[in-house]
Amino acid sequence: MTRVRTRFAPSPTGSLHIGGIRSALYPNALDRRNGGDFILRIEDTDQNRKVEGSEQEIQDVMTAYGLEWDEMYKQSERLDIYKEYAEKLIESGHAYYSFETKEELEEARSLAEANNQIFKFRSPNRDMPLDEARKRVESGEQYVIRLKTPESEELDYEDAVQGKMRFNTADIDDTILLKSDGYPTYHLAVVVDDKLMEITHVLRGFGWIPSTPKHILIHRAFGWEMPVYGHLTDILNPDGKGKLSKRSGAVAAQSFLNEGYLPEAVLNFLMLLGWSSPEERVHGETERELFTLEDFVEIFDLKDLNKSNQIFDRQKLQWFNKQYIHVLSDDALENRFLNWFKENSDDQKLKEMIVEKGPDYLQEILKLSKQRLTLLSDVPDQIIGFYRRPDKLAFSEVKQLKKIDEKELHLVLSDFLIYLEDQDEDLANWDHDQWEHQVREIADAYELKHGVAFMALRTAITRAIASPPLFETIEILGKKETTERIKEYLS
RNA sequence: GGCCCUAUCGUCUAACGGUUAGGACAUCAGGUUUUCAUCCUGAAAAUCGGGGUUCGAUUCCCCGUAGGGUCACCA
Repeated sequence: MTRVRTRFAPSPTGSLHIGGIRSALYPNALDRRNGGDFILRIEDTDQNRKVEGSEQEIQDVMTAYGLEWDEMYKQSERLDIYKEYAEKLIESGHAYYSFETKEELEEARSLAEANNQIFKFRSPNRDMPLDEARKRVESGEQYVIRLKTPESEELDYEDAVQGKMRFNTADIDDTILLKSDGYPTYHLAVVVDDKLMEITHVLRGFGWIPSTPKHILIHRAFGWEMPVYGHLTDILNPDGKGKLSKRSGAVAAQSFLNEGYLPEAVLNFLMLLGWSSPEERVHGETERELFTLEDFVEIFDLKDLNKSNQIFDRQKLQWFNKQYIHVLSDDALENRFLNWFKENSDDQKLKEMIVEKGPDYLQEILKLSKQRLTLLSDVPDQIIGFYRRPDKLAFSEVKQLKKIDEKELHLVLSDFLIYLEDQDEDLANWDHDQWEHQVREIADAYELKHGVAFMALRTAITRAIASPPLFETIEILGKKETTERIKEYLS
């Protein structure tokens, strides 16, 4: 059996789109499942659209998401190859030199449009004797090489995702294979490369379906066997209008990382967009939705891919992220946050304070905050109160305390202070049950609801409406800081 | 407009032609909890429309409709 070889072939025309990660994920999983190879091919045959640094970013982002490749190629370094293969097609009569200018083409196109006709280009040079064409080429005339497309012929193939596909060559131009700048078009380059790189499965975007008949024709012209083609669905904007685009928020694969998403969460979300696990097929059972890349590689199969487009739902993505943050170990969470923070925050002060207080202190706080996190970027807000004393929060701003006489709240605070001052400096003998009991007693003494007493303490100590559990917070803050915070309310 | 593809809760999806059409996210309502969050329980929510085929269509076929893709010397 031939070795499975798949590829991901992005163009370095800007940041890698989040959809690109999904387009890379499927072939990557397919090859890993079958012990094959995954090829990264940079399709940079368009000199005009090339964006500096994009090629590197693609590699960095893929690495960050854990999608690794076995081989890498750049089409711009293979120009001679494409030219050679284009010439072969000239030799064999499957292609021809064509001399019309872009302007002439443009004119013909708009004329056809004006007459409400379909524009399907067949060059007048199509049947020019080869000698004559060669002479013009040698004389330095600008030319392109075009494929001789059959006048009208049914073409079909079995798409690994979409199923049976049928086309008619009458709808297809005489496709340009080699541009006048000597660069190949996508169509030539992709077929030649897939052949030379021995790609067995071509998984690519939905948008390529209409040009697949061209690729069939080119394969046939060379006398080559076709690889398996599978066209992946598109990811749509939340309103279902159009492919996912900037208008619904950042869509660069990198920006999700910057926003504090975990790569494995994004991957998990992405893999389920258009793919469902066979485990789901058991009617009535709770479906599994959490898959690591490794799990996915184990069970991925082309036949489980969906045929209709998906809408990008950030809420579900967030849910995945939350799941993955929750199961991170304390060490892992700390590392993830620190790495994220280093790259994505300019809060110099907090950075310094974190260093000053040391890793153990941070980890204690993170342990308390973990279940309140959705994104890594939620961390600073969660932890800041442990590093810097927040401004006082008025009791009147707290819903539960609004109707309570402030004097009574002060009594609660001062009573609590008495207990607190009884404690050792390091709060080593802290006993939550005991303290909880005491707070309740204080509340009873003033005929307050227990919740009110807790809330008064929370407000004075954390100065936040929502916070981690009170006693754990006090433990981390320490006796001194806690005492001072309470006293600020009593003065 | 030509060509191609698609169509199950708001969203992602499951269902050998026979199920009370299942699950997840989101929503809503309860419960646990010192706040928030977590967690638990429950509710509401779908087969685009019309024709066939069949004893029986979410499922197969046709026609509409809607959505998407594509029609470059861009990929």
